[in-house]
Amino acid sequence: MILSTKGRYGLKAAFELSRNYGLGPVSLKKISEKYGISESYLEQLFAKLKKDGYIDTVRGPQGGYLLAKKPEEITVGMVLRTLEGEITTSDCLNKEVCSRESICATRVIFEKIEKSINDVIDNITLADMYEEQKNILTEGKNEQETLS
Amino acid sequence: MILSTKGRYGLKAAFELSRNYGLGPVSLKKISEKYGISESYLEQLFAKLKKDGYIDTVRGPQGGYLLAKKPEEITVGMVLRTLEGEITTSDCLNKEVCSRESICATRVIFEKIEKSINDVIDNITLADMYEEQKNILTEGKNEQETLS
DNA sequence: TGCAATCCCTACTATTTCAGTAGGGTATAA
DNA sequence: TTATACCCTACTGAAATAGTAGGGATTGCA
Repeated sequence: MILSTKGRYGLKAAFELSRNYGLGPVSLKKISEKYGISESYLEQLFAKLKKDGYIDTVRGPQGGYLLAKKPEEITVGMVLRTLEGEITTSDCLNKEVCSRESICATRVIFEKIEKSINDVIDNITLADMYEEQKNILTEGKNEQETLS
Repeated sequence: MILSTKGRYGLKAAFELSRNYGLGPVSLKKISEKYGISESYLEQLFAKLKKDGYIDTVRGPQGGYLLAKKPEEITVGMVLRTLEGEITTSDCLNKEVCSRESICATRVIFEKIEKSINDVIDNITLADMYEEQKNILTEGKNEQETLS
């Protein structure tokens, strides 16, 4: 498992906010109930996303969390990096041996893996996710559920 | 860091064996000294690779480990899966909610990430790594080191 | 024949991360 | 003024990580 619940829960929750973009704040309680995620745990994830400027908050009754940017300005990569840290495959085992990096075959592999992940997560925004979800729904005609 | 030392050390060591393919066994001691990896720890990694049929062993003096298959028949993915387990991004949070998988936007993202990683690691063999290393060496003309 | 090199196997351990829980505090709409 | 919501810090059990320790079994070679 290369992603922990931090990234998995966090992305789900961020997507939930993006689906409510422009409609006012969404409370933690709603999101945590909807997905069965611990409220307090999710709170800690949102605190990080707020610190990095991706979400804003409104306190008091009818308050909650909302995106601080447009869904098309927030990538999956931004969310995952905030919550999981930089996506890397390898620190060098040994700095001295690794000064020979130009001939390090394993390093090349690790860089390819990193690049392939980053290519995916940096090129999908929350808005893209929403579009894709709509497409899936349109195609799956006997899927009775509405966007939920 | 999406790979632990298991996969990182193990791939390095497997590559070392592939570089000695056809030249007899290589001892743990040599490999662990060369890369500064704990002998006993590496031993445990090799035990897994042996169990999965990727390497063979020769006991006694001048013994050691050697590839059980041709370098072109062992992919990076085989080695990494043996040592790290299946590369996945997400078990479903909640099986009930996840029965709605067809409209789960985050799931689509996670599948894309998984696929991009697997595309890389399943399409590079140990033989490919060796070829690539030779190319790098040929290009870097003022690189004085030999393949080491 | 014996010894040293080598792999084989199991158990133990310190540290860190994960996935939360607990329990208070502060702002604010109604 | 009160209930609703976010804010913040500290704590915790369980698991994984990255090894260490210490024997045992083979076997090539002198």
